Amino acid sequence: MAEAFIPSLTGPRLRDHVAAASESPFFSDKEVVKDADKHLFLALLEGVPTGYDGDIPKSNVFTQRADPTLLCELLQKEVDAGWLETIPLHEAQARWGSRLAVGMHNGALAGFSLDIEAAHKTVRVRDGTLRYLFYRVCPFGAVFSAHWFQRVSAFLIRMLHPFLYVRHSLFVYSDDLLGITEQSVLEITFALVLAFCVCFGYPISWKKLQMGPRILWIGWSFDFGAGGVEVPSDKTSKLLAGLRDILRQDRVDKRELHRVIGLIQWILQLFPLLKPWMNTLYCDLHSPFGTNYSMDPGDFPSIADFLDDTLTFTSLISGTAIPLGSKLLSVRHVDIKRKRDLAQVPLTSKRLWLRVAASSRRRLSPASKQFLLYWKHWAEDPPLLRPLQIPLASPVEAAADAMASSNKFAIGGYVQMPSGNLLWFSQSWVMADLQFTKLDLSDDAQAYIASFETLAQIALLHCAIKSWCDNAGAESVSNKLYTRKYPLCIFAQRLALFSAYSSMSLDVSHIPGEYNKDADMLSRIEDFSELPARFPLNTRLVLDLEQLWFRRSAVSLTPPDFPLRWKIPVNEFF
DNA sequence: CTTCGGATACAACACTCAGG
DNA sequence: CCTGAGTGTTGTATCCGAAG
Repeated sequence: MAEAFIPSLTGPRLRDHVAAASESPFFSDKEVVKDADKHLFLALLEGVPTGYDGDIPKSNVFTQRADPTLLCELLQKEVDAGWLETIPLHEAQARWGSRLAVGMHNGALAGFSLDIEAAHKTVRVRDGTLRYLFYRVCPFGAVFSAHWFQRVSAFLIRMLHPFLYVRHSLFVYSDDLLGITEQSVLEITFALVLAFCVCFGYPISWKKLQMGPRILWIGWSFDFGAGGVEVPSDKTSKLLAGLRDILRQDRVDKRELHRVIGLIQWILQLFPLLKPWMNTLYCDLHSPFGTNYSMDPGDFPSIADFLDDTLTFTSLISGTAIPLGSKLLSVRHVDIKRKRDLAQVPLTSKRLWLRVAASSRRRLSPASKQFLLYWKHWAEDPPLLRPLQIPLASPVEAAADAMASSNKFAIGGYVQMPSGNLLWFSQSWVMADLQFTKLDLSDDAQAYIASFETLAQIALLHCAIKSWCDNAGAESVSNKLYTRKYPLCIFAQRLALFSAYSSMSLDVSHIPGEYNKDADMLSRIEDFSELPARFPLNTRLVLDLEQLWFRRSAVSLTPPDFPLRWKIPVNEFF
């Protein structure tokens, strides 16, 4: 049957059948599904084994793949014989233009999605294999349930691919199926999928069907028309509500803060480069603010009885207002880390003061507040579309470096495009120029050299935007941006923000000194007349510190004195 | 330094219980 | 009587802090 779905295979057979004007049916009774997972249907008919006795048969899906080394060898043979050649995509596009089939699609894309009703429970469990549970079907949660349902949906996908034949993509997450096709064949494709599901007895949750350019799938809003994915509005408003609660007062409930952090963490899956911003929130979450409580010195020796090993008050002490569940931080300015530290507290006849951490309330730092305020703006703005296209590694050659001495710092670097275009920058400032950031830095520039290197990378992105926009590299850089070291974390945040909004990322790697010579030279040079010919003055990008910092796109007016009737919008936070 | 546990968020669904 | 909130199960992700 699966074979019969593939027009290329059945084509000749069907033609012969028609030509012979045969009276016998085209499909014979013996024609069954030919699929790698040959145990699947037998297991489904009998009831699936749960795996408690290691009795789950292999699906054979992953074992029949071609040997990758052999494949490479075969390919190499063809290349060596001159039958094949490797051409970069941009070169191929230049050579063949619109006749190139790779990466082309003719019309707008759209998607469809369906949901399988009580998905796991569609799989029957073999009798007698469950000793303690008496489910007759796979319940949600059991490991084998997920296994069997994945296997069933994988079968569906495998069968649908040859069946649909016309260009499409299919994705399945648990029981949610997502398909993408060109808009012109959307309805017919979806209808075929639904018919197929009915034939194979996949119960469909009819009320949850979706079709069109926008699909809500596994918590994200996909827009295939625009080629992007965004956070759905219900999550945005949920975030907004949470933020309003938190930003209303100085002190916030730990649970509430944690909830918002979790939600932001979820959203950040789309913008992983913004993750460095989370550090101040986590700092606040884990630093409970202390309150001082006084205590009669006579009660102090028995205080250990009221505490558990984590120094949390488990019972109320009469004569004090220490709330249950709060944690002891210090007594008489002696830090208490464990119970035996209590012996270090000097005993006098005076009333003593205990610093106690409120267990459930937190104070938001100014940095956290600013970050949350940013999210408020983010949630109020129209949703930010994240491109679905796989980022291309670009052949851009770029390097940046920084220099610092006494109260001066400088950055330099260049971006060399594949087209040969070159942009470079070389700019120096003094520490006082950074005053607008309100970072409260000392005048010793050398102390912040790592920060200036990050600034140089920001400039690099700025440079690249000026000349050419593209996605580059992986998200690996996001991990390197995790730092709590001040003020490096602030610079890293700036870089992250820049990167997230431009959909452009740097695969930052440390370049050995000799390759970095140019960048190093550009960061140190003072007299531009000594520049090598490689860096002509007319390709220099003049940078403005505030513009770099605030990610402001420089708006230029032509003619320069043109009277604007409105103010150029400026994001006051970032 | 690594591993684990305990938190949060999200995905799914069914059940219980309180309140209008 | 219906609705919404909360509970439980699995998986993914994140973080911190404790233990080895």
